Amino acid sequence: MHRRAGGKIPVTLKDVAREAEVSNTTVSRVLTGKVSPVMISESTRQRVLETAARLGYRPNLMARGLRTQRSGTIGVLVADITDPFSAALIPAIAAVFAARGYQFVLSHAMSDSLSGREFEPLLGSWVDGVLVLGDRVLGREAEADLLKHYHHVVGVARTRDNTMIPSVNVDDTHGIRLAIEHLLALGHRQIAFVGNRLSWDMDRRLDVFLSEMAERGLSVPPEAIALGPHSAAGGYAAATRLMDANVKPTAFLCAADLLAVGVLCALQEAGWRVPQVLSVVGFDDIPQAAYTSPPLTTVRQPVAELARTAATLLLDSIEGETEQESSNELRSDAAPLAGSPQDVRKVLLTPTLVVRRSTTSVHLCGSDCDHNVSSG
Amino acid sequence: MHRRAGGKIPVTLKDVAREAEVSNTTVSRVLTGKVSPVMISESTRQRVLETAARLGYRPNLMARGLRTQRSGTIGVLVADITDPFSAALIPAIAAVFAARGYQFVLSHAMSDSLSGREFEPLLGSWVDGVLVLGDRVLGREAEADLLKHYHHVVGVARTRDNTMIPSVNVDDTHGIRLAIEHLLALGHRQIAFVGNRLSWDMDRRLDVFLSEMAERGLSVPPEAIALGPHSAAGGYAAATRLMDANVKPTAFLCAADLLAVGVLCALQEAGWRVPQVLSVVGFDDIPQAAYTSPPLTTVRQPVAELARTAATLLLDSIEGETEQESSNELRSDAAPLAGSPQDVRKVLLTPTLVVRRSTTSVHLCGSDCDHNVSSG
DNA sequence: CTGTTAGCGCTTTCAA
DNA sequence: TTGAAAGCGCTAACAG
Repeated sequence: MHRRAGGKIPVTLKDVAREAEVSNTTVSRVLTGKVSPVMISESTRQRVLETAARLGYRPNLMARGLRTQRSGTIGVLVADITDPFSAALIPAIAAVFAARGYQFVLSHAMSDSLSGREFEPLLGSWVDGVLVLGDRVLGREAEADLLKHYHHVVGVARTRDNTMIPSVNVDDTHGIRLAIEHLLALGHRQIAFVGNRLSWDMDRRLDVFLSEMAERGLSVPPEAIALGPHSAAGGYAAATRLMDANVKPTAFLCAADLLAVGVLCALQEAGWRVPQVLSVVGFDDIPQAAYTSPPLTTVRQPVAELARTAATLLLDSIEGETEQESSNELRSDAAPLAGSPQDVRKVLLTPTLVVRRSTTSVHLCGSDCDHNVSSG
Repeated sequence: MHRRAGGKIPVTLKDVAREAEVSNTTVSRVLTGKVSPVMISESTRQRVLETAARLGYRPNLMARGLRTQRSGTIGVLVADITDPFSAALIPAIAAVFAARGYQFVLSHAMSDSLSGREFEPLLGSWVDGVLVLGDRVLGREAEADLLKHYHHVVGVARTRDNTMIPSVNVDDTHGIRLAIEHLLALGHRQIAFVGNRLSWDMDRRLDVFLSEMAERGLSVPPEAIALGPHSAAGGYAAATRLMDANVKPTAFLCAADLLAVGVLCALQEAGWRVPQVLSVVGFDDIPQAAYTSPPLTTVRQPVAELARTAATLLLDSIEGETEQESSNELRSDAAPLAGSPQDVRKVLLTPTLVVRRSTTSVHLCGSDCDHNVSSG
């Protein structure tokens, strides 16, 4: 008698069949619920169901997968689960997957310099599709590599626009615009930018910021821009640099809340009070953003909707293939991999501005406004 | 010709065999690297290896798993990946798993009221073992249920001492003691406690706090204790209650950094400056703890070591079974499931105190110390 | 409506 | 040192 590695007594489909006095086929048919072509008498159906439950039968997913050529498992690629925004996407994604009978395996990598190879072990040939979370994962070549292996790949929070992966994102342009207009309405004109330094790509939000500012006739000197790694430490360092620089912004616009957390910390340590001396705006609206000191005004990404949309897109794509052998639902062109980035399907969701306490009117800043005296 | 659900052209072992002009058996033997019983000529070995590489062969894990009765996959149960402390464990866990050739599937559940059933879909009969992260997951019955299905289960950050699951934890008693002694050394005598309200269990750290305080002859009135859900919001609410209460603590001890984040926010909104008016100590040392305003003094859990130890324990347990059919390495008694909680193996790691800016000597607090005038 | 049969891709006795 | 063959547990033609 066999003993499964991780379990105890394995009850197989055959056991159920014997006990219920029907064939394996019947049991299989009842349990998979595929009654389309053939019908099953209500009596046997009940008997099978009852027996399976009584025996505590759990289908062996590996056997099923081997047979059906699908695992019911999705690979989720994430650069760093420790990033609150990435983490925030998981529950909603998991919910969609669970509702549709899928599981997921999480492929995690701490390094920012990911070659596709680093994901190999996880993508060991048996996931039905891949969901890629965030920008800081998969460079161009790695991306191409991934697409070579898997038909069904969808990205979320994947801002880069030269990606070949169909993806669902927040509308960065609109988000940055919301932030800028909020600041402008409060009288701010000198706005500094704290952004992410990505490995393969510039920070898209920075581009948007620059062009939106230019469009409004506001110039942004290079010294008013500080880039750093995506972390509170990165934000802290960037803010420190900005405070030392020869610019006197009245507001900081951060490309991510995580950066803003570091910025806030650096500012308060230096004695620059927020928002009295300086206004700070974030981007993402991670859970902690509501509990910084002061609570952060930020551009909210519709996290749950983002996650749901992406997961649904991916699953639809996977299941679509079943019906018509090899549809290319996610690509507008027929030839696989032949399209240029513009041909790749993109979904854009709309962000909103949530105003908390880290921003205020620039006029509130009185005579003690020339805070550069207090800076080193 | 078959077309895999998620992939493109599947290269099978048979393909490699044909191409290399050897039998499947040989290919399998070379690739699995099990050369113990039989030797393989260096020439064929090289040929096989080369062909496999050239063809881009990737073993089908489902087929292999079906045959070997092990999936090489671990189930990781987590109450809420959104919790920074839980998230912080993942990378180290993932590293150990990857290094030993395992993957993991993450089972996520948002609800605090978890029956074991909620994990069923994930644990669909094929994981080699289960790693349980945190306290807020799996009640007693669910735990028993899990142990009924899996031999190999290990918990991390699972403080409850009535658990039947072998687990590796930080030494809470020592941690709380560190915090108390730090506060005491700074002259604090009135210490309030902000804790987690768990579903199945009291907050163990509260118990420790109470007994440690009593041991030092310090009484803690019930009004100086506030419990809430494990979130910044929970901490915020708890602090608000504490500020309104008829007690005048000079320090808050928080059972978790996440709570402390909310506490800090509530305090600063109410104008109670930290640490001038009130000192605050956290527990966990989540990444953000270094970037709160002010940076948080906290009890650091050795996250990486915790994760590594637990993952290693689990994997050793799984692989131990292979050698001697059914060892009960993790239990001190022979009869499966028969032991009482005391029999279950527990590993305790030592926490350290990291002093940042949220605590200060109580004597620094001058005449404006009677902050209760400013409280509603 | 139900059963028989074949086989997914791999590992593993057993025999050569 | 290598190969032939059986079979893990399940599903999907194809018969009946």
